[in-house]
Amino acid sequence: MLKITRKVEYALIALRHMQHSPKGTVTSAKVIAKQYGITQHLLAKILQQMAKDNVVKAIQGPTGGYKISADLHQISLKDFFEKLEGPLGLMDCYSNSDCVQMKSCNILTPIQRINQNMRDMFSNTSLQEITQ
Amino acid sequence: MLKITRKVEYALIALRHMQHSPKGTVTSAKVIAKQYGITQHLLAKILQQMAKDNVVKAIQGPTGGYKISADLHQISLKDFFEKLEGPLGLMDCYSNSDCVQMKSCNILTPIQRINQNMRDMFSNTSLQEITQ
DNA sequence: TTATATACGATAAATTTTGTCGTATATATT
DNA sequence: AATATATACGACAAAATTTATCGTATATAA
Repeated sequence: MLKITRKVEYALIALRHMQHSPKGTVTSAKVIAKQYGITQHLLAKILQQMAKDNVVKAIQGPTGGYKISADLHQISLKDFFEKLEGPLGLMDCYSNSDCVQMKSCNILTPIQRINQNMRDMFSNTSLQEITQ
Repeated sequence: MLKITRKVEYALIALRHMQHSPKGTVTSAKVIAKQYGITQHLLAKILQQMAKDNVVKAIQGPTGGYKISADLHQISLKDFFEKLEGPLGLMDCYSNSDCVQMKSCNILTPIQRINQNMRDMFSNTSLQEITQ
């Protein structure tokens, strides 16, 4: 339980691959997909999302591909996860308050304390620490 | 993302409810389910599982129900989560090594470091801290 | 004996995740 | 200019997981 999704997993794999590629070069989704056994089309979409999020830059056309455009030291794992998958929290009610059991729920407060610990942990870890 | 399941959520709600009930009393699944808007049958199953795990004790028959039988100080959130939902980890490969991408995976080591941090956090939190 | 509780397996519904398809657009190369 | 190869992006389908339901059996207090 408490697993990251493949989407996040693929994103991290791609970033790490690019970070270990010669500086200034560009890597296509196809190359990364093939090397790690990932569906090309799916990986492409994830890279496109990261491009929108300004984590990578996309270069179109043949010889095109992606390269890292952000300083990965400056992006926390928490922010990165949330860009890709939305709010990070043990329960929805941390970010979304439309739970009908909201007022009867007896674990809201204690869970939010643990929640904050978890968020802090991912806030204090940079993307760089994964991809370096 | 990184949410606990409703199963775990219901389990925690039930435990907290029982912990705040008069000492020595027994609470039925029905009462808890009604109070918190949880499906009765589903909650019963979860309580049954906790009974197998020796977290609660079940008393059958009318006037029956459940009561906490373990010392919640002695059970870590990690252990509790794993009893209910299986291995706790950001990626499966922490506990299950049948991933075909195992040898090509480039984020295995860094992820496992973060993973260990997360497991440590839940290991260092007792169930009591949620239910008190 | 009856009513009410747990016990537990099978199965269905709902939701989320993961993967596929098709088409459009950009651009290096020939 | 034509072509090949890359990204862009929405719609859709398949798969997996989570959540809920149903049915029946058993225990036991009243």
